[in-house]
Amino acid sequence: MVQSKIRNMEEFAAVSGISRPTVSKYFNDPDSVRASTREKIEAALKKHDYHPNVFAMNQNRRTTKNIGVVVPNLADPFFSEIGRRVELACIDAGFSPILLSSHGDPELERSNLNSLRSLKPAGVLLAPFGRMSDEASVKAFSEDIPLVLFDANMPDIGQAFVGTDNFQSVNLIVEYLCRSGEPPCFFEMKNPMNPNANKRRQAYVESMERHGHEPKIHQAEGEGWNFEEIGSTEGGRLLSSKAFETNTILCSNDRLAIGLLASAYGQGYRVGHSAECHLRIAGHDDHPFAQFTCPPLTTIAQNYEAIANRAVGELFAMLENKASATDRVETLFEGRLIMRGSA
Amino acid sequence: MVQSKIRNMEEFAAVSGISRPTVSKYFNDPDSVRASTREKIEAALKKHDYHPNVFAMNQNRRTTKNIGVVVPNLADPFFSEIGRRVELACIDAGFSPILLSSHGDPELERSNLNSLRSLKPAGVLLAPFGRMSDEASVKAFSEDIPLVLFDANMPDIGQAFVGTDNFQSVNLIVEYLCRSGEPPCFFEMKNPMNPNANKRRQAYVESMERHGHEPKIHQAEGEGWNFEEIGSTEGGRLLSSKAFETNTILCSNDRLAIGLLASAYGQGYRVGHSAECHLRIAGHDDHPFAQFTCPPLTTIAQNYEAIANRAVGELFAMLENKASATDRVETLFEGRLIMRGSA
DNA sequence: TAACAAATTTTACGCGTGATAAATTTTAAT
DNA sequence: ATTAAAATTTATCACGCGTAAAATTTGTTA
Repeated sequence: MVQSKIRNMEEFAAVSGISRPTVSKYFNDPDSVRASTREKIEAALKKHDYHPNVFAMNQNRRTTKNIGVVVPNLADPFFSEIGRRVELACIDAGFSPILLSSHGDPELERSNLNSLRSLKPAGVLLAPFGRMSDEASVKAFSEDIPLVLFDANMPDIGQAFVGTDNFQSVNLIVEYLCRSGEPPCFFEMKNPMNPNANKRRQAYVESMERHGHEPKIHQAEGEGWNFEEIGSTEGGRLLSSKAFETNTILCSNDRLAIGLLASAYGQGYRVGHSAECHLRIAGHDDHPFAQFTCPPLTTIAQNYEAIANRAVGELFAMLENKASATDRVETLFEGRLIMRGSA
Repeated sequence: MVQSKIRNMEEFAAVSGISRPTVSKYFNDPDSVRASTREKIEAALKKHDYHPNVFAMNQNRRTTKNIGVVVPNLADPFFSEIGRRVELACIDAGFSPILLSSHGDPELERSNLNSLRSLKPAGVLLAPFGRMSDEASVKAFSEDIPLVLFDANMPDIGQAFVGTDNFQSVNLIVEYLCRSGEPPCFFEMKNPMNPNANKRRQAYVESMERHGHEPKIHQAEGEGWNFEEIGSTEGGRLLSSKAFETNTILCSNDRLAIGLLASAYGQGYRVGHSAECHLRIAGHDDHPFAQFTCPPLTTIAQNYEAIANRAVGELFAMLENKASATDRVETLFEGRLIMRGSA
């Protein structure tokens, strides 16, 4: 590394012995220049430590190498985990991911999309709030910028959706629970923020009926993102009042289940699938902490890796053949049953 | 909102009846123009939906309104929580936070700092890996850009540090444990990635000696960020081999404690502070899930809010009087003892 | 009302890169 | 060696805004 300060692309082009427009082409896409040219440039790069000015670069580009990634709440380990995988996949593809969290606030989601607009992203991956999202603004956004939804679907919005097949996954765990003991009651929030919750309830009802059992749904009051708290207080109330019709409870998601488990423990219930236990509790999502609950939580594992990769893949496919405004694609991955101690 | 498309500041200046340089000044700092002028501009803004081009704006500014926020691992709820608070504090102050996670990889930390460099941030808030960080590159960075460290300190690097007083907090919980039962053993990672871990060990030793007990330290093998996993497997091994000298275990952090709790549960230990329990387990950090473990985890709460606000405050103070290159300030907040069921 | 300082406008230029067309060189194939 | 295709060079403009200096207006004070 030489001390000579390279101030701009002009000077860098000079020391590398290549014309500026060609150097510009190189930074836009290294494969678009002849191999011998590429080598000269890269040799010069090693000697001189030059980075193109990001702002000048993007000023005249109609689209940048930025990819926006918006999730509803990074404090939820599900989203931080899937966000991480999406970020890495973007970097691998030579793009610059910009990860934004809406911190549980739909208003911030709109604000995040607005911020992204001015960054001229090549595309955006959005895990929307769902019914809480500002549908109009998301739709308007998707008309200007390639948009792939993941985790939560919004009908007809975005050019693709990638998520988990809740009907398959819920049916899978309902079937397991029915085979291995009493049929499950269903525990969920009364006003879920996420459309998946509605699908899961519906899937539970259908699956129970298919197995010849009557669905038993219990809904917790409470707003916001403190799912564990709600699961603990509301679920605890239901437990102590003996409201659950069977000894088996399927929770709409793992965070509710974690709260419910804590409350069951506090009330002296023995949770598990062995003979001497009073209660079985199962969840959905394979939350990173699900394997460290007491007992470890039986749940459905969403295929994080596949969802993240496919979402990124769909977006990049769209970026390449922009011409083909093909139909909107919905990809659903299957959930896997993770049998642990709790059910 | 009128349909007329405003393409640039020139056109916007025209419709607002103000000259472009003044409009430019307004966007740089609304308070730098006359009140009557400000009103005209804001009236035009409501009618015409114009946003200055971010890239053109920042190209010729020596420093932007961007604030970089770098944390070692967003998948750790501690960092996602503190990251969230820092982000919001920046937004409130009229800056644009850019939150970057190093995903547990010190190499990515360096790369993140490099990315930030080209965004000409007004300042950066960094929670470094500590001894795993590339000290030279962080130091070099801090010479070019105002830098405040939080959570983990690096001696003489950055213009300020904000964190928790581990000596106070560990002494607090050791004292509580000694008063309320057998003195604690200490459980930690053998090769901690974080300098706080070393401080906590040292604090444990000093505190035990001060209370007239012999320190008993047990270290878990294992690398990486799967603290729960390590706590569970390594801690479980220690449990089953009866390696702990007393019935009380203080873990270096909550994530280890969560893993240890899970393992203790699996081995049939009754954890808690009441008479019929076999084992007491305590942690440190008040991890968001600590209140939902079984039993709920007794721990030390770090003052997230205060740390985040002070870190942001230190940075902004530095930005205003750039002249005063005052001495490096280290601010330590006290931890609070959170007494729950586990100890 | 005159004088004056502060705020604003005008004017003019620069920033570092993208993009394009025409001219030239290099490469690969015949 | 010839030739067409591909890559590069040269030259020039555009982008949208920051910024500085000079000229002008505005509001305030004596």
